[in-house]
Amino acid sequence: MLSDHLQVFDFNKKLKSWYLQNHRPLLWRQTSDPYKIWLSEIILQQTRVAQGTPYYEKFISDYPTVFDLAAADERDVLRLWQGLGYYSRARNMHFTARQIVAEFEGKFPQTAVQLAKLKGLGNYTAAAIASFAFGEAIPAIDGNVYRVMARLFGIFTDTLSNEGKKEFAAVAVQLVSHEDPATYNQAMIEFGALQCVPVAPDCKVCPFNDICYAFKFDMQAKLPVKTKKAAVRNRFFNYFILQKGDQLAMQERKGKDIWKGLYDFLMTESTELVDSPDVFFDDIVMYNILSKGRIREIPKVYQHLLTHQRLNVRFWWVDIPMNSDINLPEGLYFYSPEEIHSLPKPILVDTVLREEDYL
DNA sequence: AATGCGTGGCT
DNA sequence: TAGCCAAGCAT
Repeated sequence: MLSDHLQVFDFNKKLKSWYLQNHRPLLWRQTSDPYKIWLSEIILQQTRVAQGTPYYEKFISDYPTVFDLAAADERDVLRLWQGLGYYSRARNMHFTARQIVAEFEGKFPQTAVQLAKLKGLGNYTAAAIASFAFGEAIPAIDGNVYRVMARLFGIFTDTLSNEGKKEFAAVAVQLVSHEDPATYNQAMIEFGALQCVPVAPDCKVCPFNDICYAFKFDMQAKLPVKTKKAAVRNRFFNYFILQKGDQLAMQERKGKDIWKGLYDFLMTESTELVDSPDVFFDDIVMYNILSKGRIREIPKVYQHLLTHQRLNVRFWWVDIPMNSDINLPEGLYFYSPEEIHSLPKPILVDTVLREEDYL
C-alpha cells in the first residue's frame, strides 16, 4: 500500500504521465458538457467502447442537449438504444432528463452526492460526472479501477460485496488527486482498460511493476476477486407473428421480465422445446387466432444468449386473411412496416424480421 | 446480499 | 465451444 503522501504524489505523477502518452482520444473526453459526459457514462456501463461509440454519436446527433432528450418519446429513445442491451439504462436516462429539465431548468446538479440521487446514477457514474464536468476531487471507481487497485495493493476482498466496496473506496480516497481529479479518474480507468487488462496483462511494460503486489507474487489471474455468476437458465419462447395484409401484430413488453419497453409478438413460453403449434390449440384464445390463419414454421430454433438466460426461440408466421375478424388479445395491435421499423425491438426480433425480408 | 438485466467480441 | 468479459444500477 502507498503509505505516505510522497508515495501517493509519485504514483499520481507516473499515472498522469502514462495517461498523457497512452490514452485514446475518445469523443466524450473532448468536452466538459455534463450532458455529454453523462450520456457517455451511461452508454459505457457494462459495454465496450467499440460497441458504444456509434450509439454515442447517434444520440448526440439526435438529442444534442438534455432538453432534446427530455422532449423525446421514450419509445424513440429506446429505438435509438436498440441493440445496446440493458434497456433500463435508456428508460432511466430519459426519465432523468425530464427531471433535470423540470426541476433544475436543464442544469445538472454539480456534486456527486446530488447526482447520485438521480435515477440511473449510482456511486460510480455520479463521481465520474462530478469529477469530469465539475472538477470534484472524488474517486470514480469502476470495474477497471477495482482491478488496478486489487492488483497493485493486493486487496483480496470481493469487489462486489459491500465490505469490498467500502475497503476499496477508503483506499481510493487516499489516492485521488486534488490538483486534477478529472485526469486522475480518467487515467485510472484508462490504465485498467489498456494496460492492467483482465486477462494476460503485459506487466513487463507496466510503469508500476516495481510496486505491484500481483506482479511480485504472480497473482494477476487471481485478482480482483469476484463472486461467481449465477447459472444460466434455459427458457423456451414460442412466437406467433400474426400478419394481416402488410401489417404485423406486436405488443409492448411490460412487467419485470427481460426487454421491458420493447416490442415483440404474441408469445407463449413453454418448459421445453415445442415442435408443433398443435399443442397451443388447447388454449381457446390461441385456437381462435391460429385456426383462422395459415401457419408457416420458420424452420430454425434461435438460441439467444443473455447474461443469465439461454433463450430457445421458435417462430411461426401466421397469415390472417384480410376478411377475417379476429380479436387480438389485450395489448396486441397491428402495425405497418414503417411503424414496425420505428418501434424498439429486441435484437432477436429485428434479426428475424430482416431474415424474413420484412424489414 | 444476491440477483436480474443485453449484446457482442474473444479465446 | 462454452464461458468470460465489458466505464453499473435497481431492487
